[in-house]
Amino acid sequence: MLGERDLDPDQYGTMPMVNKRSLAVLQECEDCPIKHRAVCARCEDDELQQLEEIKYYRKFEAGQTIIWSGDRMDFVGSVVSGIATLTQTMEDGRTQMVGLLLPSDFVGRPGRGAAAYDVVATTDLVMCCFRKAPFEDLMVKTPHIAQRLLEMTLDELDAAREWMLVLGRKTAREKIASLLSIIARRNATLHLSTTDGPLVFDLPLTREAMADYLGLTLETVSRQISALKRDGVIVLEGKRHVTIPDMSRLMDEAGDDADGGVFA
Amino acid sequence: MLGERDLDPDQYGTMPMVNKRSLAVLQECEDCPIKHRAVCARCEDDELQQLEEIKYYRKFEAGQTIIWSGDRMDFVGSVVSGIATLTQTMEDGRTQMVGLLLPSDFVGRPGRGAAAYDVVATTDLVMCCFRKAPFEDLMVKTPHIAQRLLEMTLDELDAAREWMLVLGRKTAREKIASLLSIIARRNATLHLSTTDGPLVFDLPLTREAMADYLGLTLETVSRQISALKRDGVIVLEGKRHVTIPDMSRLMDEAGDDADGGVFA
DNA sequence: CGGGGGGTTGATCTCCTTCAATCAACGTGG
DNA sequence: CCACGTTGATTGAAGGAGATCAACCCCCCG
Repeated sequence: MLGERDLDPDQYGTMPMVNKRSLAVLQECEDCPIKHRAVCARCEDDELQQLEEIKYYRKFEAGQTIIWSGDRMDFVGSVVSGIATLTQTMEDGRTQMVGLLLPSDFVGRPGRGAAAYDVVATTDLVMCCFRKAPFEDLMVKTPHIAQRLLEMTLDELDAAREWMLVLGRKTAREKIASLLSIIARRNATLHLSTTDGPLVFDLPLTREAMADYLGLTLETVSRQISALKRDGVIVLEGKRHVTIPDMSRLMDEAGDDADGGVFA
Repeated sequence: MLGERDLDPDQYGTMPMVNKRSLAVLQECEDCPIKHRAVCARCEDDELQQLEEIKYYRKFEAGQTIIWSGDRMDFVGSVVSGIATLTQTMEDGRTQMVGLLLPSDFVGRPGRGAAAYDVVATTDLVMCCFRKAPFEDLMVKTPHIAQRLLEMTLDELDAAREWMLVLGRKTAREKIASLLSIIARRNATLHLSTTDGPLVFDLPLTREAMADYLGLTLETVSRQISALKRDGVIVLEGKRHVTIPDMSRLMDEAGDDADGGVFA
């Protein structure tokens, strides 16, 4: 699937401080790398303790499907490290990505029995899962969880609407530039770096996944990436390693205001 | 703007039981036509009373902009009757609709100071507004409000993601069919009718608004509507009055499973 | 009567898709 | 160790769906 050797293994989320064999060490919420951003971010110590009781970790390998659309879901959870995609597929095989799940993002919908989308790990991934029924109970009793989840859902809704503009109105070149700038910015926040020097990152998606995200074909994605490279908007080393010499230039190409956030 | 005489005035939401001059009569939550679906749907009597204290009604005329993107928002609220659109605009004027607000839908985002989108009334519209600061206070104290808002936001997120598939992967004909089937279904639920007889409704949007929703030009919208009419998928009387003789046929054209909901 | 908003239809153009060949990197089994 | 298949990616040529530009219609209204 995803050639790991191309990628910085710790680029997309602080790596759990354990090797692959000792998930057990990950049991303590205190040490959790996403504790300040996940659903549990607002919880008090006693609330965290209740969560600890219904939680467990699961690992997935790059390429593995975490959930199939239509499956019964008996858990919800947070991405701890790694990246996953949310996709919808039509009967004839056309697919559209509808979400990109990064560390701290929430998976599953309380109150719904079956999954509405396919969830696929695009890198090796660790999830912190909560059994669904007890989690729902806890949500009623613990406003902090529901509050945080509301906040996160509103953010996702904004992201989805932003994406609707990309899908509906932008050209192929603008779409690619938009995707690159989103990934670049998210990566910058994740690593607490500034956005005015040159940004460097590895693409977490194949050309095909990018196409599914952008409503394009993979050929068009490839062509537009080549074009942006030719025009010096991006620098490519290999297929995945990207340098953005001038972020505001990229934002220009994306058709966004170059002054930073769209929801400024 | 919207020629009112073309439209059944009570089609999009139970009309408040008052004429245009006596909004005052709308003061009681008990009589509210959307009380079972709006943010306040879960509230107990005493909670409703607290809401009553910070609420007020506002009327907007067809075509009027309710909120400009970027404006400070000092209220949130629910659409009581009428229809509004949520749109995003790029610097060069390209616009994309990102939401269609029907009666009981929520407007505004608690926790955010400025509006992220333009909100425009496409028909005459009544909103039940809450002053933002007190509403946010109430949300913390009253889990019932936050719970309901979470539920509604999750639904909107699903709708947005469904729309991403439409925008990213469907053909113009499928897009039109998708829009028609959504409007038809929402109308059916609103009027508690069944979905197996022929469905009849008036389009609440101009061709241009439909184009903005679907990521098309208005010419393409017009052509595809003509095509669906020619092919007998829909029957048109005038420009706005639509009859769907066979809903499953329309669903077929939309590329959706004809067995009803996508999130079945 | 003229004018404007909403809508339809036609002709042309273009951006993206489709189909296809090719390549590089990698893994595998003989 | 090399031939082979596979996967991800690039590039080219041809075609088509939808955009663009433009003319025109209908209806209402001042």
